[in-house]
Amino acid sequence: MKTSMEIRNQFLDFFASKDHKIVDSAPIVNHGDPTLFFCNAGMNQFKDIFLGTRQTSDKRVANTQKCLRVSGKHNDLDVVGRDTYHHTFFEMLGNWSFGDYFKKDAISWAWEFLTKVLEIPQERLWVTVFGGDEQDGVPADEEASTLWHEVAGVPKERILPFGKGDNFWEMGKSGPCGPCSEIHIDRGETIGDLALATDPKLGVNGENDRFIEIWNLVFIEYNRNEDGGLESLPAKHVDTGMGFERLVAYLQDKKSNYDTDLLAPIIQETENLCSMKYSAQDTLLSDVAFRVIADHIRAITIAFADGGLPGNKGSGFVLRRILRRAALFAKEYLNTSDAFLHKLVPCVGKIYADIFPEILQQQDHIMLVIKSEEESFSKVLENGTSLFNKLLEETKSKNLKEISGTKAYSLYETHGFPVDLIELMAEQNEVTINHKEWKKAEEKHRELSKDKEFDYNFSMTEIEGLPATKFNGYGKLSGQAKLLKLIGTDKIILDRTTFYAESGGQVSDTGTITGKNFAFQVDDTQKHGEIYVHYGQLVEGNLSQLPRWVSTHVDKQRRRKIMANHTATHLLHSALHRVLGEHAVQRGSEVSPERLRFDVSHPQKITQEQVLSIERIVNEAIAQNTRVSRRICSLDEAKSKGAMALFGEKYGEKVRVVSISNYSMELCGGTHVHYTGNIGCFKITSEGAVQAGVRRIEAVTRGIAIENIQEKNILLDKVQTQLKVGEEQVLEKISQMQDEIKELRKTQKQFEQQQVKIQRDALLQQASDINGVKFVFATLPEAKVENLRDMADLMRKSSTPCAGVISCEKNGKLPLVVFVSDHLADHPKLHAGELLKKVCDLLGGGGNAKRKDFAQGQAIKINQINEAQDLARDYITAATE
RNA sequence: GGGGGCGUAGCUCAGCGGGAGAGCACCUGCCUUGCACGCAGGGGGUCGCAAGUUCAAAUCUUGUCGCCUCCA
Repeated sequence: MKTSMEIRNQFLDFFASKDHKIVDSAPIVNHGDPTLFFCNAGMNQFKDIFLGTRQTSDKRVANTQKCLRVSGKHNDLDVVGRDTYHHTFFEMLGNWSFGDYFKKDAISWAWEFLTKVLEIPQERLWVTVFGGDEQDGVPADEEASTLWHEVAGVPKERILPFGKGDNFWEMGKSGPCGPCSEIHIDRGETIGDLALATDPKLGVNGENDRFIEIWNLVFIEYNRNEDGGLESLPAKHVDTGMGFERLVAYLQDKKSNYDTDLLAPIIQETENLCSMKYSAQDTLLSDVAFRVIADHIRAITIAFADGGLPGNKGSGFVLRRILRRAALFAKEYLNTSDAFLHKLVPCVGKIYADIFPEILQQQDHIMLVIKSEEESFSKVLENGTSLFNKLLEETKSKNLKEISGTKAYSLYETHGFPVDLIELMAEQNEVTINHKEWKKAEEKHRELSKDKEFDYNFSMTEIEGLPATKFNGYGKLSGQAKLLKLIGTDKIILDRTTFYAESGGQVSDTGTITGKNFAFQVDDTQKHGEIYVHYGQLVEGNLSQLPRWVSTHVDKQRRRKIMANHTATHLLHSALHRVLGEHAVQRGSEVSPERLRFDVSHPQKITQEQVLSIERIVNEAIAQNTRVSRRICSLDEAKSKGAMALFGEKYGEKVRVVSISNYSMELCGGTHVHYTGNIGCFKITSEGAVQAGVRRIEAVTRGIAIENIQEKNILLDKVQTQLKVGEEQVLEKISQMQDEIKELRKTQKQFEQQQVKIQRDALLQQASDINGVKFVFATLPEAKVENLRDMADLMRKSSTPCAGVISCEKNGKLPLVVFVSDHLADHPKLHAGELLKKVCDLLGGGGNAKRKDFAQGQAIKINQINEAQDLARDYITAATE
């Protein structure tokens, strides 16, 4: 039996023999593209070429592409694992022609590969072609039909026409498109519905297990205009995609993709870990769980290897959901201990050791990330369970059989408690959930969290056909350029530019573009394909009389700061490597004029000593004033010399290598200083965690670093002056003072409590007697509100029946406490709260009137204190008569 | 990008306008020789931060920072 590795190599070797360049898979996580979280098709990395915004010298290319799909026409996370062929992660084998060969070669090679190289019997294969669409005015793809028959030798009855839905490919509403031809495999009578055998035409493109599409050949020959019309493209392209998992399943004679050597080892490892057996049944829930886990662990392992991280937004959220779905299936249906998914990572790494070595290289990091995510999920479950139980109790105490859908939904929405689990637990406790309410709450949430229309205000068609912009800003900061297009008054495109467009973590340049009677303020520069778009505002100029030539002026001060920070980032990267170890690689970075930010994979907090040695190493490199050199070479050459490349980054064939003597060598397209001395000074300002296993360092350079140090010094100086001690005694002095304060507070409190006791006795002695009740009315000028309460408590517990008002003075106000002693607790008319209310009505302010024995408030009109005393006396007199 | 929730003792959390608390952990003493021992006593808090409302804010409002979570 052929291994998957052999099959993959056969594909790549075959197309290499047809003069194709074999390229690497693009990273599966799409960094910096908000519209597409993951690579979801083989053509993603070539999109710019099809759109005409990027030129390439490689006209024929082939590869295997890592893809991830969690939603879409045929993909739904919920169905993965329920059958034998849906996946989140899959590999797509593809061969491309960019304006080179077209239908004839594509068809004949596809056929040759399947029937000659892989030796698939012809009678197993069916072919589909585009049958035309009258409404659209697109003719049937007769050319393809003829070629399949004449060049490949496929019998005519095996070439089936289909409509637009199945056999016409479009990227979006407008842009390049064209008919496609698919090759389907008949896996044989034993699979699927017997009825299909009588008429295979029903099977092809029908929903069934027996006939599966394995290869889609797209012939891009039209361009769809904004108005929906089609026009023929001058350069026609071929874009093919073959689902690797399906192909392997067929060739290894497996009914299910999960039985191939791509996934079976993961299932076996899972069996070992949970001591249960996989029996390859469709509906058995434990078998579903095995498949879910095998699929999902593969997806997240590969995504994390490419720099993805679980999180609560964007692609991170999707990855988290995949991970949690696997964790939940494991928990519910398999006999697993907590946090076990991460133990499968080495198994995935081994399967892909040859083709995607980045997994094994980062195994520890990936395991750590998954493990800590598993742990936090189990916390969510624990929390959710107790909240659910509360809700259940609440429901049952009201004698209800139905849980509020709104509340159940909030359990999911606010606390992330899985929907399936809520249903399950409800069932176990013999209650139902009000689904109507749930749906309503769900709808409301969706409505509330709706995105405000994101205003791109920009259409790709506006830059279509424009030549690639030449960037000449490495050496100089201003230069001449031809003005190609002004879009509106806020976007401008030139034939060359000194403005750096945001990429590789470095922010874009700002500045001005000027010409004859023309001035444009540049606030941002972005690359679309290979075209640089300068965003900003037209300051001066006549739209009908634009200059042909303009000059670009990058904000020099700003750019110099950026350059210093970027070079410092490289030095930091290498210092981290040396101080923390080999595993400490870049997970992200941001270089702006003000500071630099650097995320690095490292499992623990970076200690202060480590921070200091990192700073020392970088500053030494700065002091050496080493030359920073850059040169262009091939990717292979750069790699062989040991240049640091980033995981999850796609590089072209020609790369730019930035090296700093023996300190650092990195692939980088950013702008750098010429000598490290230009960085001046390097200072780390903060260190913290972004995610499990990833630390974030922020640092500053040049003047800002000096200022940072100076400010700290000034602060220490001030502290010293304030404390009146030498620098080295500051800490000791502070802790000494803290002890002293603590001690003083303690004795103060003791003293106060003593005073309260003494004063109580005095007050009770002085108190007048009203109908056998000692009436106390006193102001204790030095007391705190707290002491008043203590006093009231003491009074209440004293042996003689007493009642009254005690106050003190605070900020010109009069805090009051009213008490009625415990002896009088049953007295029907004596109510502390009522008395307080009366006093406060008189003196302004307010207070609580709830308690009978104790009330607390505050009054404003201090000078009417005597009237208050009379009022209180009258109240008690009246109450005790 | 938007919605919801949570920040209180070393840890887990209760309180949700008027006395800052419980359990676990810690310290001291006693009782016992133990399997989460028991009893008594004790230490430990800027109630995330800031502003506002109020006579009075841990508690209400707003802002802010951090964490969790859902939607896109």
